[in-house]
Amino acid sequence: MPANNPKSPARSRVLDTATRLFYAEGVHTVGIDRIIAEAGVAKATFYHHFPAKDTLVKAYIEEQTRQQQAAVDELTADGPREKLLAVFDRMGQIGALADFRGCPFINAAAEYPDPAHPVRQAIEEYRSWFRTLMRDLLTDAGDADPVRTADLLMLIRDGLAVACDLDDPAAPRPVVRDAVLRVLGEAPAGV
Amino acid sequence: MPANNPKSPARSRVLDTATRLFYAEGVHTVGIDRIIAEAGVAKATFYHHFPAKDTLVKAYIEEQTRQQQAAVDELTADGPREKLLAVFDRMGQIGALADFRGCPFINAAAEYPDPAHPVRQAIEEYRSWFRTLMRDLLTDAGDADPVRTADLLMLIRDGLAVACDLDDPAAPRPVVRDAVLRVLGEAPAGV
DNA sequence: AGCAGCCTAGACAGACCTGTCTGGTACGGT
DNA sequence: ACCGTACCAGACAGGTCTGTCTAGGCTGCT
Repeated sequence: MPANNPKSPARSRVLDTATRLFYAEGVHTVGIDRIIAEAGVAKATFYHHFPAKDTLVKAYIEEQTRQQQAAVDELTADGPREKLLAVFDRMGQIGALADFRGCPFINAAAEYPDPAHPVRQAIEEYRSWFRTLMRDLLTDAGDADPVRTADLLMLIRDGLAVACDLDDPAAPRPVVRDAVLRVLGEAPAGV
Repeated sequence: MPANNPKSPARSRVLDTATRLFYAEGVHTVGIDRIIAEAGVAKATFYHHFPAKDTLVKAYIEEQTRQQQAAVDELTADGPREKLLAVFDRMGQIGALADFRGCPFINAAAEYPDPAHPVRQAIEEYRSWFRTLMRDLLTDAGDADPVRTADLLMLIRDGLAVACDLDDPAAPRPVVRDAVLRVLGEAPAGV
């Protein structure tokens, strides 16, 4: 009956290493042996904290969710409209970084076809959080149909992540800003 | 020096089976043994037509590209504007089917992080074709800035594919239709 | 001192992976 | 009749994967 302390140093090193490798190279291509080698952790220790690889993958998704939630919390903005713009602007910045490899949730979902899998459910939880965030901000901003508009912002979010990964990472930023402004009911110049 | 006839029955069976399995379950999780078993082909025959698995994966991507190009060609429309709407409407239909598993190109890219990999280049070719298709149709439709608007339609395309896979598959359809109409300069009622 | 909990190091089993190789069948052109 | 090509069946090698197991070290609490 181990306490299984989630703040254990070895566990943290494993999760940090897994987060880095899974995001950069994919889930199925990165093996346990490599993770424990780069984390400097014994195999028995790994299996003490994570009973199976899928458990670690789920923890990776949840870790990414926490990080994104923290990143949104740290954004300062003068009201819901500015907060929405700030979120998408930040996404565009991150998407243009050299080590950007797309959305970790979309990428992981591509490797887990079964929607009932725990990993997929963790991904669903992230998406649900983000969608709710959009809805709440839109409601606060006085949007006429927050549910529908949030769906539209989800489209833009996912499209932005994919485009920064697969196409020119710098191209979508201005387009996205105009699109979000327009969605918020403020027609930008031109286009 | 084999002729390597691309219309060989055995080769076709392998490619069809691979297309089905890769799309439904992912590339790395489906092994050669399973493909040749379900295709009813000997291992030597497989390696005669495809020197390595990556060759088959590339052929799978190219096959998907051909199929999508054929599907677009088969759409009848009274002009470029209607053709654009028809393309997105068709995507919404396909996305709502039970066996929809997201965009095969986005999913495959998630399993091939290296942008220089031949598979990624085949994906890039598809995206380049689709983007050019959008630009040409927009130009014909008299769009003021076809390059920029095509970027916007790419966002919607990718967002639609992801949303139909990860969220409620029926939800994005009306939103997408309104969005495309608005992008084409025709404000739909409401929203 | 003694014990529990967390840790390291690494062998090991069993499955699965890609890719090669042997051996044999069938067809089609010359 | 002969030969090249395409095909089937399946053994095999060598590697990698997940997950288990043995054996022992270190720390902190009691």
